Amino acid sequence: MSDRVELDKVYNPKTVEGEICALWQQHDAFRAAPDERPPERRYCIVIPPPNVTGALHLGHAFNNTLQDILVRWHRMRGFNTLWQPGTDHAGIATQAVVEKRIRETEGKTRHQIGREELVRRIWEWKDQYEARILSQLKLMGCSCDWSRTRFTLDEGCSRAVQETFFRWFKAGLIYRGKRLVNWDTALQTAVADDELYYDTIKGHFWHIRYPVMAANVASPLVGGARAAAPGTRPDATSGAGNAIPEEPTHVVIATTRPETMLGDVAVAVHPDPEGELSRRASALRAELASAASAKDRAAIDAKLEAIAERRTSHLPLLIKLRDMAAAGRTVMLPLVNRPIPLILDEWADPMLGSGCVKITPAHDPNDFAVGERHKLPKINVLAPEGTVAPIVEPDGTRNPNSARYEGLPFSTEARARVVADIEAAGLLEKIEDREIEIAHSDRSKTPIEPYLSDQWFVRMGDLGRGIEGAQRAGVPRREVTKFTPIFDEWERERTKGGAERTSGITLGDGSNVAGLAQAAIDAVTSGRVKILPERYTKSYLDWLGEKRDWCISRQLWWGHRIPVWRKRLRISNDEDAFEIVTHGLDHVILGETEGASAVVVDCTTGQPVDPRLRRIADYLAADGQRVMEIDLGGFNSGELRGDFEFFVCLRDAERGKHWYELGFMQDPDVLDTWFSSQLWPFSTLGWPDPMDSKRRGLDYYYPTSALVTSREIITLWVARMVISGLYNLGKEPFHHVYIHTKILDARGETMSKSKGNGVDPVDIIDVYGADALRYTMADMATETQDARMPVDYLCPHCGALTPQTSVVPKGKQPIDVKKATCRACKKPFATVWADDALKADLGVARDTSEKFEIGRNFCNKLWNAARFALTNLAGTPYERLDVRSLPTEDRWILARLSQTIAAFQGCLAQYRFSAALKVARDFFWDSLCDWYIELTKPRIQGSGPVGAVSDRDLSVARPSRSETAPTSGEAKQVLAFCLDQTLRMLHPIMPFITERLWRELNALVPVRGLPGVAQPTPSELLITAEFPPLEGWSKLNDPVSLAIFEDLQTATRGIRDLRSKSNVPPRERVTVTIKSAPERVAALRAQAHIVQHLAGVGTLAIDPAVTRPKNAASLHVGALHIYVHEISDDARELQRVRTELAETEKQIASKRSKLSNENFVARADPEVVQAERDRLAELETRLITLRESLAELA
RNA sequence: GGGCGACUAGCUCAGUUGGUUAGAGCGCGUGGAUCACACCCACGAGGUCAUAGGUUCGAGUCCUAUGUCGCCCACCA
Repeated sequence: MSDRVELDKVYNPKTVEGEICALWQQHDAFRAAPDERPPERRYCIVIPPPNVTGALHLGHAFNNTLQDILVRWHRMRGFNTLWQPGTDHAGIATQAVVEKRIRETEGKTRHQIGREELVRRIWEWKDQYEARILSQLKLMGCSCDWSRTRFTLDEGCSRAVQETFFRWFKAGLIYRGKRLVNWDTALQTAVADDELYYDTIKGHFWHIRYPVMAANVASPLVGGARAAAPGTRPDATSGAGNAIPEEPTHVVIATTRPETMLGDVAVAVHPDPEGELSRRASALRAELASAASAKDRAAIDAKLEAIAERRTSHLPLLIKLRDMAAAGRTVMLPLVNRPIPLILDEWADPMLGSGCVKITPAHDPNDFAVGERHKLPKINVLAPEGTVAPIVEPDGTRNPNSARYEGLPFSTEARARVVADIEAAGLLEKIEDREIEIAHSDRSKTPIEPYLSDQWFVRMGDLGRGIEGAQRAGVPRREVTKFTPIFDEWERERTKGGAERTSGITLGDGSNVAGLAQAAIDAVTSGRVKILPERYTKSYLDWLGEKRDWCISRQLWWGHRIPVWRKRLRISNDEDAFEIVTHGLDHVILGETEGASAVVVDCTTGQPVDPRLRRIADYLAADGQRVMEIDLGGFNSGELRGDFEFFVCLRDAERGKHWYELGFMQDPDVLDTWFSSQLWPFSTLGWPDPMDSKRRGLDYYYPTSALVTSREIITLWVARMVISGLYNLGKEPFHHVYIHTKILDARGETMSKSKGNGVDPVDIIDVYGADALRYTMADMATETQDARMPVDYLCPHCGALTPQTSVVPKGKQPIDVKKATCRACKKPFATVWADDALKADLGVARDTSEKFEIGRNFCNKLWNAARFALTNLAGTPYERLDVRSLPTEDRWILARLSQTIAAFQGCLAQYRFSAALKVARDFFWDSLCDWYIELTKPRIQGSGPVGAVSDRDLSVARPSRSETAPTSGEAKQVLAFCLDQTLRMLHPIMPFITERLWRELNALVPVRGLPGVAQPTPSELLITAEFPPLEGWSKLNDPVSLAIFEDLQTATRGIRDLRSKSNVPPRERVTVTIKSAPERVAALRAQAHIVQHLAGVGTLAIDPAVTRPKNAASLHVGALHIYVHEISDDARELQRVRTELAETEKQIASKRSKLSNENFVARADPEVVQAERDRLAELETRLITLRESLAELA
């Protein structure tokens, strides 16, 4: 490297960033490998893997800047530091993006393209965007160990997924169940909840009469347990003896979706309507008593009145119906003529509608739950294409009456015909108008239908307790029953009785816990995982507390295929058929690994058969190969017959082909994206492969140190990582979860690509530089406040800015803005979201924001301060110096430095990035540049101490050289040290510029430090240099110098203020007299040359007792009274003094009254009281001076 | 419907157990081409801390209510 200092006048990030990037690469500076450092000296962060859906925006830039700050900081502090990078395959989102593109460009659906081809295309997309994302991260300076880059769908992650699925399957934590999915009838696919939007449309509430059947007619639909689920038994005493109305001929139900009645299987009534009303009333009265606002009271009163009204209008009938339901009575479902039972269930709300509710398990999540509780069949009436399906009654026969509806579009024509037929039958009681929120598919813009389908679930609740467990945890029934497992019966069998009984699950460390959710709850409540800011623990715990089972199957093609193979087999009394089953399976060769687990389901009941059948044995055959068979236990063909479905889960999906040969088909679905993301903290470290784990240091880096993410995925991702980490490895995956704020656009909306308000960080880097980007990001990282980021388009034609808000329309539905018009030159331009053709045609406007000027300006300031230092630091000596005898300004800046570093690290340790940055900025810009460098320029630039050459007219004697001897060498040594430490401190935030300047500093002043006080070890690269230590610099702390310097600053500012107000030309020297408290006079006099130099003072007198000079401008700041001679006139001053006198008297009065308040003196902290007294004394001194001035002037 | 957060200078935001005269950056005003930096320097003006009550010797800070905005979760026969 050259030893001459050649730095541009303005910092140019473009040249520096590329050069520094190459340098880090060349030194392999981001590489992490296990070594002998103990656990407390290791630091690991796994990146929240960005979706390969598209390029990164500023939200990602924010998230990753914060991580890199932590990573670089710890690396410099001597931690063995790993930042693990990678990307996420983001199942639904990515497939949707690619599908959409194919639809737009080729007009084809995925079904036309085919599974294999679609997946191939998505891999292409992934390759393209993964490359883009990684390059964006690198341009930002993220110091990830790129050699470890992973992808959630790569081979290692797939192994981790299979292993986890297998373990959970084997432990009974994964089951198959029915669930209502959001069905997009246009695209014929299930869509996720977050792909829905709601539209309010005008609809109707149809009240329909279902005829009551005679008492001797039973419904064929009634299942085993007539009397319903626990807790819903009718209260025998309630309502008895009341005047009961005559038995009704009809039950009235109300619905917004009359076409679903084709699938009704029951009508529910509350098991204790009177009790329920009473309970609600007393709850309301309690609320009323516990003091609410007038508005609330009115609302509660209204509710109470409604209940009272309901008691007379509906209650008698509901009680009657309750009794009829208890007696097993039946109603006739019109149109299809299906006798359906009246049942008792708390889902029926006596306050709503008629108080009775129709139950359609196949078309409503709540009804589904009711159906589960009462063992009702589910009659599907919806065909995948959105028409009425052929209706099959539970006994397997086609319903003869439904033919006239079959094939009709479900919610339009079928509805119309149902309503017309009901009306024709005279069963339509009334129609009400009603506004209804209807879910629409974001992708096809058509209304979605709930559609019953088979799904895989992970059991989150306490094992063997299921729904009841959740209820005991305080969650109301109607909130937890959405995903009722169909295997519940089997589960109860399995956990019933004696030695077979299992309780809870076993985690990776061998400990036992009630269930998966409970394990994750314990990790946080015990403090092993800390969520910061702490308030987010609430949403984490609340969500886990519900212990809702996790639906993990997705009807997609892009993702991890579910590692389950299935086959339907019929077993009859025929010995041969039975033999086929055993034979086929007996001869499956599994190879060396043990690794299959199976569930066998009885197709008629939908329930798994006796757990004995589930046992699988494998043994070594004579030829040494491992062979597996299903142990048929004590069964014989007489016991086992009918249709059965075998589900075999394989640990190693490669083995699937053996099962395929036996006619087993792999489940077509893929796993929820979060199933692979949840394994990220250890799958990236090599789990479950032992060799890979060793190579990547699983034992060394796991558990990781911190997770940095934003709040919307606390439940989806964070909680599940804790669960799988604990289950698979027995340790929580991280110690800290830092939840940062969000970057919003100028309107306060979340940035997202789909909204069109996202900003590519590379655009910002192009214009302002990566360090400027990072600086601004860190500056915005406050604890609670989401930060607004006004974004402008930079016109490619004229360079003017057009605010994004003027272009991107506000609305619920996302709109991609691909082109816009420049405000200034009126020419159109393309945005980053435009396609290539449009971009080429119109020119692309970059996104920018003036916010980043803050960062750019800081970079430039740092660059120039360093440039000044470097041009003057050649030949800086490295000699022993005694800090205590350095000039005040040197002692002051060193004290400030040590203060700053401690505060900076204190803030970072608490993830207070913005606060840390402010501390560093204030030190560098205010203390170091504006004061220290300005002050020491004469010393540094070789003209000797202040006052030695140029200040011929100073009347104050310079301090004696024996005391301070402010030599040039000392100043240079101090400046070199401060610059060195500042660069180290700022490096985590702005790595490129600091690394570049560090190289210059190294070349010019290879040895820096304060011998005997602070001696940093030399390093070629700043990225691996030692961070300024927290401890060991106590010698630099110097409260006395800090206090003296503060006085000097106050005096300097005061004089500048007075000069400015009186329009004194900058170069003109003024004569100043300062009155100060006697005990401070000596110290001030000794440093008077500083004030003289910085405030342009010729003669400076400092005295405890001075009289007001003629025509002086005066100012009282703190305990100082400053007079600048001959720059004002006495008349003007008189006016000013009078004003100030009045103000001072007011303040004194206020202080006196406070101090004469006995309560204050007695109760406030003594220090606070003393501070008030000091302040009063100061004011009183000021008052005396002011009065003297007044006397002199008057 | 439940939960969480925000409301402080024209704008974007700090303000850590309640305690001097509430801060910063940008913007604004005045002055400055001085040999590190005009992406700069010096100085200044700007605030009834959303509103109303309360607790306290003392409230931007704690409590209650109201309003506005945002986020998360649930739900709407």
